[in-house]
Amino acid sequence: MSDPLREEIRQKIVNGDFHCEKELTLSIISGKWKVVILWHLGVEGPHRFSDLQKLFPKISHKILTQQLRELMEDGIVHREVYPDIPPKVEYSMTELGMTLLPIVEMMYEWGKMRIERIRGELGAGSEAEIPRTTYETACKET
Amino acid sequence: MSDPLREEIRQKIVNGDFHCEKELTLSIISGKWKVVILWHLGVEGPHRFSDLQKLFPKISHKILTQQLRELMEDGIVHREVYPDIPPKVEYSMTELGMTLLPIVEMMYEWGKMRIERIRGELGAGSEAEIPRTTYETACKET
DNA sequence: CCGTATCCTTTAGGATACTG
DNA sequence: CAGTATCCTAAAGGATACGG
Repeated sequence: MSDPLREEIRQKIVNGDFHCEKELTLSIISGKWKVVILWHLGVEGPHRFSDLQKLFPKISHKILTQQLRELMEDGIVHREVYPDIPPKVEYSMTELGMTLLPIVEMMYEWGKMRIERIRGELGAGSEAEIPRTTYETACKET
Repeated sequence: MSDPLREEIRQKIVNGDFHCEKELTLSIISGKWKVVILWHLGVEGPHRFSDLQKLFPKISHKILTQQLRELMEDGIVHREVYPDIPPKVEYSMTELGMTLLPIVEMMYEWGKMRIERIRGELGAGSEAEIPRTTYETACKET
């Protein structure tokens, strides 16, 4: 059971010596794929394990399982197993998880604004056309 | 010049193949001390290097410098050098940095709510008194 | 007082192969 | 289809010492 960061913060909380609550939030959403997983589960609804794999072609099997398990331990994501053959497992946001969604969405809005500004500066003189795609259609995370 | 994560994302942006803007935001604020630094600079105003050191007794000299430099590279923090003897350097939020503050504050509010709930559950049966302190007075980050 | 350079430790992330 | 176990790589975080 790794992820000592999350464990350290959990200890601080039970000991009552934790005063900096932002770190708790950060410890839950940091992880290379977590915010992106949360976005898909929160905005689009439940996903099967294999659906998530298709969304993130470059994530390894093990890492996806791991990030999901950590989100479950933090009470953010729910795992539902259906007694099917072949197996079917669905992941969804918990109520607590949904309370986190506004933060994820603000992060998206901020990032979008920032990228537009950066691209604006880059193309300022040359007026070079920078290929754009919309998030909704293109977000097969590289 | 380390921090390959930030570098990788910067490359994606200039190449136009970056569709998942949340990751940009995350790449800027992830770093063990960054949100906490941003909170202090944003809410309390400019701080000298040594002030920040006092706020975080457990951060090493080098790491503080490093996190500040990365925040500067991302345009979030401004560094002002005064020609004093001994040297005086002050760090403050840029305008862009201030646009990030609402996210930091939401992270704080969410973390606070979550900790209260966790503590409520812990003390539910025994009604044990868990020592509490207010953030404002106690945030000498361990 | 502030910053850099060097070296070291831990941990997050990933490739691959195997199981129900 | 979904998950575990083993092993490996890279990168973030840190201790320490030195320099302006």
